[in-house]
Amino acid sequence: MTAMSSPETSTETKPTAEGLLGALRADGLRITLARRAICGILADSGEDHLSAADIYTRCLEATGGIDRSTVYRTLDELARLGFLHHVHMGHHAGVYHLSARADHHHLVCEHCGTTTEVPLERLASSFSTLQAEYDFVPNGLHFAILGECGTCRNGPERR
Amino acid sequence: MTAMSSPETSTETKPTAEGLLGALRADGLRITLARRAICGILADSGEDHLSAADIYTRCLEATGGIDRSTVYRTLDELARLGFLHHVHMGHHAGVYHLSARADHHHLVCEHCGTTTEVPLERLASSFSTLQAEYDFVPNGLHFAILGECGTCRNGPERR
DNA sequence: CAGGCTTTTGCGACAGGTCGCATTTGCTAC
DNA sequence: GTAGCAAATGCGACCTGTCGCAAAAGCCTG
Repeated sequence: MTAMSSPETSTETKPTAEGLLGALRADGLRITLARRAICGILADSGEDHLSAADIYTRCLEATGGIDRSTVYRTLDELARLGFLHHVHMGHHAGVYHLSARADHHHLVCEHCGTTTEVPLERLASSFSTLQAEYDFVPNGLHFAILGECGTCRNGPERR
Repeated sequence: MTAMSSPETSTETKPTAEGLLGALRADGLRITLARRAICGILADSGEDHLSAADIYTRCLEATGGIDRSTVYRTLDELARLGFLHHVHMGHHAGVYHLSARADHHHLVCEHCGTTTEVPLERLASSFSTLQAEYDFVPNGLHFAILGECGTCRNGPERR
């Protein structure tokens, strides 16, 4: 165990497994095998968008016997602490990524599944409209925007 | 909650069960007990946002023995023909509503679950940005916008 | 109105995700 | 070092949604 060493200053700081674990402990949560494995996987994967199934699979490899619900619960905990974002891509998916890289929306093509990232600022104006007129603060990071990409719209592959 | 938006779109006609069935038949699909029941339920419910489970339950009451997958398949068919929209509200839901009333986005509060409807025009500017800059045409009707409503943000009920 | 072909259905199974509950574990205090 | 308590885990069950497949319908033709 190391001393706390996670400066929240840099926007692109990638948390270490120890940092994540430390945050859990600081929140009064216990450090268990499952949590150790999951934090390690998250820290190693860096900036990938990991599906819960991916994380679960890697946990199994790492520990040999972790339950799906434990994985989900830990991921939830990390999301609650602000380290992860749970994003829903398309009709049925669900992807987690580290908050250090949660600076974008996702555009998902319903035809080909291609995902494009869009900086938050690009949608800021509409979002402030929602806030001003509806007193509603959107959490743009929690959902993907579905639609149709240019390739599918123009190409002969159209359904 | 604020008043609903202007009723300028009320010129939309609400499909009848016969109309829906006719469209199915016109598309080369067969008229079965299940489809008859589902179209009836949809037509009767009018402008409600029905969950697939709701529709399934009513089907059971109406016919006594329809399988879930049949309901989903029929709903899919209707959506493909443009009569229904399948909207994902929040993390796990899935709601269908008639296209005649599909003139709005949904704002869903992640804390209290309240749903607010927003006319399409309100988000048009950001959406045209996406189209212009990313060659991506969003299908705003297929997803809800998650966030936090004013009541939850200000009230003592905050989680 | 019966035959035959094709579409639908129902069933069973699966995938992703959630939840309640009894048991186990981590942590802390002694 | 260990006892005790609360927090996590694993398990089983459930829910929403999807899919393949054999059996059962619907529809068209003669």
